[in-house]
Amino acid sequence: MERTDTTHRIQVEDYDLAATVTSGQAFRWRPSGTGWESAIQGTWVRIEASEPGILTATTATPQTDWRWLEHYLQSHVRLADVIATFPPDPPLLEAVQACPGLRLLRQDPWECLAGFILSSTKQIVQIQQCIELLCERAGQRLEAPPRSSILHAFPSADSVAQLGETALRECKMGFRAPYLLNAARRVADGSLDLEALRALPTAEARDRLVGLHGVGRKIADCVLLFAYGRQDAFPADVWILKVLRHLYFPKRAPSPRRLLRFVETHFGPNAGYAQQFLFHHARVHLGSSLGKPTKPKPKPRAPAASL
DNA sequence: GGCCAGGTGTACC
DNA sequence: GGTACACATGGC
Repeated sequence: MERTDTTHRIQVEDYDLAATVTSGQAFRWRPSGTGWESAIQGTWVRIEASEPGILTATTATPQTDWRWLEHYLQSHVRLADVIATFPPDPPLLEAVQACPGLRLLRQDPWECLAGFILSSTKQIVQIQQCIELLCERAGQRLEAPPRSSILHAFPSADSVAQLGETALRECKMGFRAPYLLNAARRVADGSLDLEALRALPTAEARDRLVGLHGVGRKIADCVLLFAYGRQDAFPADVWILKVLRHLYFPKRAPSPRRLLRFVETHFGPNAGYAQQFLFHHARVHLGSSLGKPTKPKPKPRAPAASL
């Protein structure tokens, strides 16, 4: 007979839960006492690094099988094996040493895709706010402790599609609202089968994702890495490009295209993990010393031809 | 108030 | 292959 329980202990090695859930790969983790809470596949969960080598998870409803959570956390991954595949270069090793236990999660593809569609030119806090509004509006109410800050599941593509553009704009999505709506419709009507992408080679899966309006290389790579576990995918945003230039090409400024080519050959089969270390290290430890990410500045517009 | 934010689409050259 | 700009919204 299966045992049911609302708490579960997961043995881990080199797992920094706080760094992992705040590293910009997932948007629905909130501090909860000395731990973190979120909703994963329609289940409210709270996790705490209760003692060394143990993550203790709590749910509001009894579970017989906790594999869904272990899969999400990727708690079985031996980080040392991943790091062993990295090239022996000083900047990367420094980032690795600065963020011990930083992990990649394995998220639901739809939630991940939707989240990153909303991420473009938004700060992480604003992405979080926008997603919470969407969840409150269209996500199913969860069974959760009363004062929990996560009370709704992430809405299905169907639910988002039924919401319509006006309601999505009310969730402060701005110009991203039609992008998300279109993606939701494509997933809901089956013309984009997110499950089928699992079987495709990375490049082909990427092409399918980029076929969506509002999804370019960067967002597609986020979904490939954070939801499909394609660890060779390397999401290259303005920060990472800045970091790469700073660390690897201080004397010249290769174009983003050339930098991507460098990434493909340099970092190896777990380039995505390397990206996560470089990104998190730069964001948390280097901060402003790196300067703002360089972005072409729009020229001042010509004054309107009128008095 | 102006600038900027884990980008992308479109219009140009 | 490259560059420039618009696209909403909120925080500083």
